[in-house]
Amino acid sequence: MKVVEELRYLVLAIQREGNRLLAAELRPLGITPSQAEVLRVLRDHGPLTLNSLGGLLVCETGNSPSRLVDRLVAQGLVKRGVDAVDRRYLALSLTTKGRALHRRIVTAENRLHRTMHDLVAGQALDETITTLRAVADAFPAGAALARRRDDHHFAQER
Amino acid sequence: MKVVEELRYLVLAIQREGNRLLAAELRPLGITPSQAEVLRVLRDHGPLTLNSLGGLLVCETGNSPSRLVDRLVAQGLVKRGVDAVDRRYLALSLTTKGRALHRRIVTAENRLHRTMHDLVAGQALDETITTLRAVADAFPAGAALARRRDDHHFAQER
DNA sequence: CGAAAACAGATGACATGACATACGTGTCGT
DNA sequence: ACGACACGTATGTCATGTCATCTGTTTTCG
Repeated sequence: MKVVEELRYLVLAIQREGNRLLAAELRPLGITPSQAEVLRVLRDHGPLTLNSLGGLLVCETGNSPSRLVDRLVAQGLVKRGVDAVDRRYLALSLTTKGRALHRRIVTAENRLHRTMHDLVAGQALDETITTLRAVADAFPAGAALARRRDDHHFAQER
Repeated sequence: MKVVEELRYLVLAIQREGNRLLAAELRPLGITPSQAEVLRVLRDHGPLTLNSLGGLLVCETGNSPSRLVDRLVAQGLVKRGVDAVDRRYLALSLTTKGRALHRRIVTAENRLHRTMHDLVAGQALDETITTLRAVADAFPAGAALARRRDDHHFAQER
């Protein structure tokens, strides 16, 4: 098997299983991993339009995450305002309930991160990150990640 | 950002974008990346039951890939036979049309692999693979990959 | 001004994935 | 033999993801 092909399948396998683990952690909170990412981004990056939210999400690369946001609004976790000046733009922000849930999300994610930490113990983690960054940075989703990495609020976060 | 958290998002971003690229390569062939994986596995591992097919797939970890196979049968790419002895078991295999399409799939995947190869040029690829294997091997989907890696037919493949 | 173009968001359609449950078939214990 | 159980597969449901297309709003420009 060619090396890059194994890389492709390894990434697929890890993403799939990681998502399953995270989904299990988040299930008691009533949200999915994608929804958790939206709450994360909205908390860290103030009010956002739908497009700029999409530009900061790793999930949902292509389109505007209309329906993803729909469910969060339906659950009362996100407030969907309309820009007064230009009515095309939304102003998305967390509700009080959304901010409260965010704290529980961080706890759930930390449990996953501890598991991952154990699995990569003793591995060349820095080299791995560097390699994956080189690949990811070539794509929009990787650029979204880079934006979040560089951002003041995000860097501040523990 | 914690290192394992960045690892998680990098894996997500690369999986997402890689899948989009592969989907674009496969679109002219009328199949999806998941369907291509089924054809791959069926070609390399003779006739399979639905369960053992599922055990070799990295996509579709949880359940039996009934519906995934359904569409391939509907397209005339896969033959769904029933075991004569125990009628619970399926005997899934490629049709002639399926084998012909497989060759075009390999070509399409190779285009993606060349792109990936360029992106990881100069990176510590071996260490990256080792790290990711350590993570993947802890899960069923990673075990599926290990099974395919060890398998005679798969190892034979160029 | 007023029509065309540009832009943000919403929606329709399709294929996954994941979980739970239902169905059909074979096996086992008594 | 036959009823309970186990097992393989199929199906219902929900939430993504992706692409294409539609709608409403604002800007641009003749």
